Amino acid sequence: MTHDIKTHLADLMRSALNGLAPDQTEIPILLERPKQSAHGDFACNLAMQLARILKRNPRELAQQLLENIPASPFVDKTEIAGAGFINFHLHRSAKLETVRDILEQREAFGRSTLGGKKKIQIEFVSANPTGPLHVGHGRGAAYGASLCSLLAYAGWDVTPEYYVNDAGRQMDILALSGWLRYLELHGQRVPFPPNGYQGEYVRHMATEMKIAHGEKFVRMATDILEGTPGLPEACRADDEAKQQRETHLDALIANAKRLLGEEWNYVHNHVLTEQLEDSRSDLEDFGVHFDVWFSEKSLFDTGLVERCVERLKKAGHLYEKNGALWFRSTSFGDEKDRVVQRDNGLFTYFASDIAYHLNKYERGFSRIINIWGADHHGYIPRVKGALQALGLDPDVLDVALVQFAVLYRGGQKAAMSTRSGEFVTLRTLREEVGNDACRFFYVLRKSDQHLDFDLDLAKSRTNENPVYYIQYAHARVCSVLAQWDGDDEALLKADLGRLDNPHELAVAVKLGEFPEIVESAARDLAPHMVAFYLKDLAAEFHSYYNAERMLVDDEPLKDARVALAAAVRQVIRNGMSIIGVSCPQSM
RNA sequence: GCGCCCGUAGCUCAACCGGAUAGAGCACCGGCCUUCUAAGCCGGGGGUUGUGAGUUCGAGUCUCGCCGGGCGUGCCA
Repeated sequence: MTHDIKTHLADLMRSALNGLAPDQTEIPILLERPKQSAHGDFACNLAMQLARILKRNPRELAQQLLENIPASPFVDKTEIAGAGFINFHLHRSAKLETVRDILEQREAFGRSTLGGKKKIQIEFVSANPTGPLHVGHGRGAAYGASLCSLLAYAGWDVTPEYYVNDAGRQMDILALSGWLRYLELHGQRVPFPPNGYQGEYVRHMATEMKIAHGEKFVRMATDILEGTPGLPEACRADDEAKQQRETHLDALIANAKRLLGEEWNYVHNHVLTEQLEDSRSDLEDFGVHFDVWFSEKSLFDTGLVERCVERLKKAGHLYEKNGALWFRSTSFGDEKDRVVQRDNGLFTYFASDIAYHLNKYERGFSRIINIWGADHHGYIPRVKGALQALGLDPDVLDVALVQFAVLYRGGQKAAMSTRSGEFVTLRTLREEVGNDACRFFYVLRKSDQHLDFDLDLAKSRTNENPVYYIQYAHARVCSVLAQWDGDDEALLKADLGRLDNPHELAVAVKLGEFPEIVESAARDLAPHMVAFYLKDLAAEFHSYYNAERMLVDDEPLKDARVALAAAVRQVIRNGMSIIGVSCPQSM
């Protein structure tokens, strides 16, 4: 109702416009909620927009418009204010009608058809499966998952997807690292490469491998080191030393592949599945679910990468230089051209990424959203360029960048990584502050803003914690309803006309804003707007709760107040479900 | 050097296509539990929106310069 009131008011304005402007279809009619309640429930700046076009006095135009506005049962009063705003004051019943809508529509209140059931794919997290997820991935996960619920709420058909980087050198390095630790468990000691994966989790994988496969993969340390160039002094950090370490690592991998033969694939597979399972269960526990886990390797296996490069070549967008194959991305606004196939014949990550995006387009999504770490921002022009080169519409793809999250403890930056190479894991964070606070805090900022994650605040179970503030409002309603003697039927029958104090109207108005919030949040890909809205709603309710008693002796008034409280509870639930935070009945 | 993002109260952040007197929380000060959960409420102080110009009825929001911060700038993935 209150949501439709906006279009209703727009219609009123449009008919008022009749005859005043040459081509009225060109003029958008905007209605906004004024910041100050004295300015009414909705304000329209049409007169000022018109003044610009017609070169006339805005207040005069406003006067003319005002006289043309047809009467409406929902509008109490219209007036001209400021530079030429037309302010609408709604009738009390129009505001209160929202409460009944909420109680009738329940979970569906706030849902919209904005997305038109169109297929949208949201790809997020997509961390390399080379170690546990850390707190940076956590933000992408929370943001992505909230965005998925939000867009589903706003009427899209959402497919959440995780891109698995299971091809390439980093997987070989992980397999080698796991294998070397496994060998250590069997007394075959090879100096562990400094550029291998150092984390403790690698030892765990090695132990698992030992349990599952016994001594099957054991080889002699001397054979593994054969022909390797050896390592430079540990302290040396120059380019030459770095190069030497890489060469050493590659030699170890080559030896491992040669010595293990087919069994290398088992090792490789073992570490991959173990890491993926670790991430998957971590995310599921966090309430983050993916419909599709898309393998990068499959793009090579099916030959799509090759076909993709072939297609670009035929279209004349590739050229050879220094033995490598380059994509002329500068033609599409990129800073420099990019290599798709190296001089050693291997395709770059960029090549498989083009293929991946081609595949996304071929799956028929009308919209594609990539959620990337902000450090990947320079990557956007080349991907969009490649899509254009393939004859695809680059605007189908949106890239949302997520900035880093920095943990604070006791007012100090908490160390993000330790010397052993282990970042603070998402799992550790979840265990420390709990899933609810975690999900909420991660989306409490615009995604492209740096996030200071205050661990002490997130953990505080006493006051000042916004998660509990909202959950508390919900629990209070639950408590009132538990002590009330009516049922759902009675809620719907309540005489809402009995609600007439300012607190009650303020709560009702706030409830009516929810559908608008969902729509703007969906449009801006900004779930944080929902979080802020819920804080506002909770504040409005707490204020009301302290000012008025709900379970009063006056039966009809009691029922009306309880109905209002029940509507608050419903909207809190709907909003929290978007953020992925639970709503306990009691606290 | 070049490119992208950011700069709002002591701190962390909001501000819906450019709208009216820029808002919350924390911190600080003062009140409210015999009544539905005080994890709450009410009141108070706190600002030249980094800075200088420009665009216009109107700028935290758009344009340009400067200052400060973050990230990027691989034949890595």
